[in-house]
Amino acid sequence: MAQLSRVVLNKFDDSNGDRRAIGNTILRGLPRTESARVFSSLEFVRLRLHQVLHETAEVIKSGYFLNDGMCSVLTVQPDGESVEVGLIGKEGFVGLPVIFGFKTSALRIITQGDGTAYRMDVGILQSLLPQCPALARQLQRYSMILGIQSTQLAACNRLHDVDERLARWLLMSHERIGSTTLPLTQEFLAQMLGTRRSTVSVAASILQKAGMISYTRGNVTILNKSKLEAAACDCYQIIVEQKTRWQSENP
Amino acid sequence: MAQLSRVVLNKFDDSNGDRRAIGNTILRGLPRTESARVFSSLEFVRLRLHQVLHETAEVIKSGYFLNDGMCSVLTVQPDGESVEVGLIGKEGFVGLPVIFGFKTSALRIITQGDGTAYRMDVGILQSLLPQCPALARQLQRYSMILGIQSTQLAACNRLHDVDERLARWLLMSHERIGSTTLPLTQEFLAQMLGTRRSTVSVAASILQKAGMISYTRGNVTILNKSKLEAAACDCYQIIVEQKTRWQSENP
DNA sequence: GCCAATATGTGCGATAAGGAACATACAAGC
DNA sequence: GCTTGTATGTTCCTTATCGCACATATTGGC
Repeated sequence: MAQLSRVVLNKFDDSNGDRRAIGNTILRGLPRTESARVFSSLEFVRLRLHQVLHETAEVIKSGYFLNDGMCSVLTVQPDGESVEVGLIGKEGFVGLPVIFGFKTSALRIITQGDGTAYRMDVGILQSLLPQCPALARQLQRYSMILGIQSTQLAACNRLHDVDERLARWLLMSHERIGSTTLPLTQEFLAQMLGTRRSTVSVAASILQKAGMISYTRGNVTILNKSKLEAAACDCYQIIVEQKTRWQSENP
Repeated sequence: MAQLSRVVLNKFDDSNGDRRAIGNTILRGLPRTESARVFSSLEFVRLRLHQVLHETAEVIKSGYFLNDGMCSVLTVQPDGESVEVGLIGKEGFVGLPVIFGFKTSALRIITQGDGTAYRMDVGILQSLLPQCPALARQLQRYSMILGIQSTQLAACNRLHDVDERLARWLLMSHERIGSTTLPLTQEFLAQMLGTRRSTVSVAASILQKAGMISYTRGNVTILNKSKLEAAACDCYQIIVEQKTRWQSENP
């Protein structure tokens, strides 16, 4: 661990004091009084596509401040069926239960595409939080924002048709990945949307024939974003607006 | 407010030191060092059926520690459609966004049946929290537990049939209300389950013909709880288990 | 080039639920 | 009693999705 810390220190405390490498919003917002202490406990890691960061009912070993790329938050049923209930990007943190003293994850957190993150050991995080009120505060606030997002997704998953939800999902994903090409199989999308693969195929065909996307083996490309936005349910816009509204409600 | 506080003081600090009147789990769990300070800022209130405690996008004026009775947490869509994403009983608190410095509620909180609660002004709550770490901690932990519950309900609302969800809903409601007779119209249940009234009617008929419940004008009575449990989806059991599991994960 | 594994397109019958309409039943007020 | 409003039961048609099957297309390894 001492070795890791030294590597990290080199990364952050280089002669230029350059911190542009840090993409995570929470880390970037830390006051100087806390940042040194926090950064020295972070480890830079690369994330691969579909890596499981936390698994349902398993003990959480590390928290992740995402730099780029994104993760999906999934509820997994006993029969293996799953539904996505949240998206975490560079504005967020993976490992929220730990902040409140819980040890296990109730949800599965899985990476979408490659990315990078700063990882922190749970023990260190817990010892750090009492000394870093700004960090604690930001993480707590993010927890609430993610909770709100999940309730909106819950309503969407209940009330809207698959093709609308698919369009919304692609847009939300695009927004965080940056790229217009997304590495996605239909089987995978079915798990996100809580539906069957064949249903995804039908929905994707609709969007494809309308010229909004193209679908090749394992890759979706967004061809016409504005048409896709028109095809998505209002939830996409609502979630975007909620995000900004809540972040502005800063005491 | 001084008047209110005095009333409350009479209620709590009577000659016997009797606190059996307090049903709320969070309040009951407070250490002596905090309880006096907290209790002097509380106001005992009676809640009526279908009272809206917090409304979507509106400023939160008061928090509520529920004593008995229960509340539903609803996501409301622009078109007025709604879905229940959480249940709050005497183990909980209404007004969680305030804990994290947010001013408005993203969700609608509505009472189910009559009940009682201890109400606290938001300004007082916010000034109290820094001085009452145990209270703050409990509220934060409850926020996470409610978030987990909402993700489970999200999955349930997506994956399971209406009659299963109706059975689950009745059981969860029964568990918190205590009574086997629940004051519910089908129109209301439709809003909870995110479906149509006629669909609720059909689902209720199924449960009725199976002898699990009886339905009269605005009142459901649970006749056979174990049969109803068999008819409900696993989510009922999962949510019950999660509740105990998470509460036991206390550092 | 060939083969196996995987991803996607498509079709079809079954079913849950939507959406609307109407009849009935009950409660409250006059 | 009557009337009005509201709650519920029920029917019928439509539609989205399920659940399954199978054909086709693409990729990677040999």
